[in-house]
Amino acid sequence: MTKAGKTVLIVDDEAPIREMIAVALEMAGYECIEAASAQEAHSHIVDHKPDMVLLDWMLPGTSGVEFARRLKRDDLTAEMPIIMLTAKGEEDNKVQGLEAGADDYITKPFSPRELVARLKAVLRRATPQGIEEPIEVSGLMLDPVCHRVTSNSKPVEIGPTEYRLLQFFMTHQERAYSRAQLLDQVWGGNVYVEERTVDVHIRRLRKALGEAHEHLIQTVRGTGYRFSTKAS
Amino acid sequence: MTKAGKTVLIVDDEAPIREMIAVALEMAGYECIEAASAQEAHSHIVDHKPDMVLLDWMLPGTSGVEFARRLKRDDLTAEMPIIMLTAKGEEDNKVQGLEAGADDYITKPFSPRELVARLKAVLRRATPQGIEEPIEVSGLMLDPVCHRVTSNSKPVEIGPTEYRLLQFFMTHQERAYSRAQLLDQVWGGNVYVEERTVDVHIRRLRKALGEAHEHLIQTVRGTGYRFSTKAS
DNA sequence: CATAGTCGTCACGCAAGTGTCACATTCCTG
DNA sequence: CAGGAATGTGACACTTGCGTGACGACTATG
Repeated sequence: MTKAGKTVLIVDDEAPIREMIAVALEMAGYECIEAASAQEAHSHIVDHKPDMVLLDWMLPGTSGVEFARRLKRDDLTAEMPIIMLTAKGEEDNKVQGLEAGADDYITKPFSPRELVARLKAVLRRATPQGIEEPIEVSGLMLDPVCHRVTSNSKPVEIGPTEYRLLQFFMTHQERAYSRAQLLDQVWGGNVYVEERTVDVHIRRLRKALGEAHEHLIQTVRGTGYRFSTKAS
Repeated sequence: MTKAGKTVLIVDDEAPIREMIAVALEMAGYECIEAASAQEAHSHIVDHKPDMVLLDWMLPGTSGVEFARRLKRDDLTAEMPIIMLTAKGEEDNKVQGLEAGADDYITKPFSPRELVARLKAVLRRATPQGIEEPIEVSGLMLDPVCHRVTSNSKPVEIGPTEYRLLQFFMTHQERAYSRAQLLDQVWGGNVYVEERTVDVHIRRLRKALGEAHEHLIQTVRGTGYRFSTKAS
């Protein structure tokens, strides 16, 4: 896999909770750094440049909200996504937290699955650079900004799922993916659908691309599919 | 089925529930072992080395959580994925269970479909496919990531079995293998096929490789075959 | 409430892949 | 140089995997 696991900074004053979260995230393939306070968190941010921050609402000294505000004010860290952790029953804090600049919030207790899912979602949303640029392959163009696909300058009508599928393929060319991997990457891990469903969407995508480009999506028999410009 | 099914250990004190789960999993192609208690589970783990554990929250004697903790503490079993089964409405258990090291949770009642799907997901994550580098031998290249074979940069069309055969040969060069060994390594152990079948696939592989590279697969008369760059 | 669009699932059929056989060919041995 | 054993080779029936159209559930939209 080309993407080295993203780094997540966990800020919480309770060590067991930090540990618990760290274990869950590491199992999902993330790197974890832990911090018990805002000060500690800040120095870690400078040192390790994490890709995002998991921030507990309650912190000794500087509170989580305040810390989030500070991060968002600083240009260096303004782009860094933040997920806030709040205890149950402090629902009202949601508004305050989001106002402070948090990208999402999770109320304890939460399942590891939920945590990882939302973390993934936030990270996906918060990686604008690179994905913004249109991708073009032999006359087939996908423009993420306009959310539009054109085949030889003619618009291609596809549903959201086919769009994500195509985007994934175009950003991961030449490599063969199993149906399970595609479900993970395109459908998003925590959703449960039949593997053969992938086939149907491949079919729809090929149909939409038309004769001009359907050959770019190749069947790897017994394995899965592949997006490639080279002939199979 | 050619693919060796993973083995799942089901730990639950209620026999009907175990049975139900086992049926669902076996239909999905998994091997099942059942245990009614932590003790029984432990001996099964030692004996059968299952690929993962389905663990009921409530167990007589040693509870499920406790058992999970024990498994995670032992180096031998720390890597083994655990899915916890919890009764409905005990959401708080999630946190406790995660602390114990469970990889996922399923709350009863659940559909077989969901069970299988999540099980698959957990197993997938727990089996990180190593970084596979392309192998190249005098113009013949096999790229496991792209699942593609090229002979002097020209694509080679081969079926799944020939692909596995070639991959095995290229990762085990210069050594002679008997037909029985090849059946074990490439076909996967417990399948019964005629030894002469290997000959046929060797033939198909040679044909696919073409004159440029068919000589790499050498016949060792009275023994089997060998993949070698040196002339025989 | 009606309509259109999308999604996941299923059932059917075709085509690729697989294992086995029969026969041809090669190789070794006496 | 015969004869048998081991391997090469083409053909065949059977199995498996994938393409494909259809359908019901769901959602958003007017």
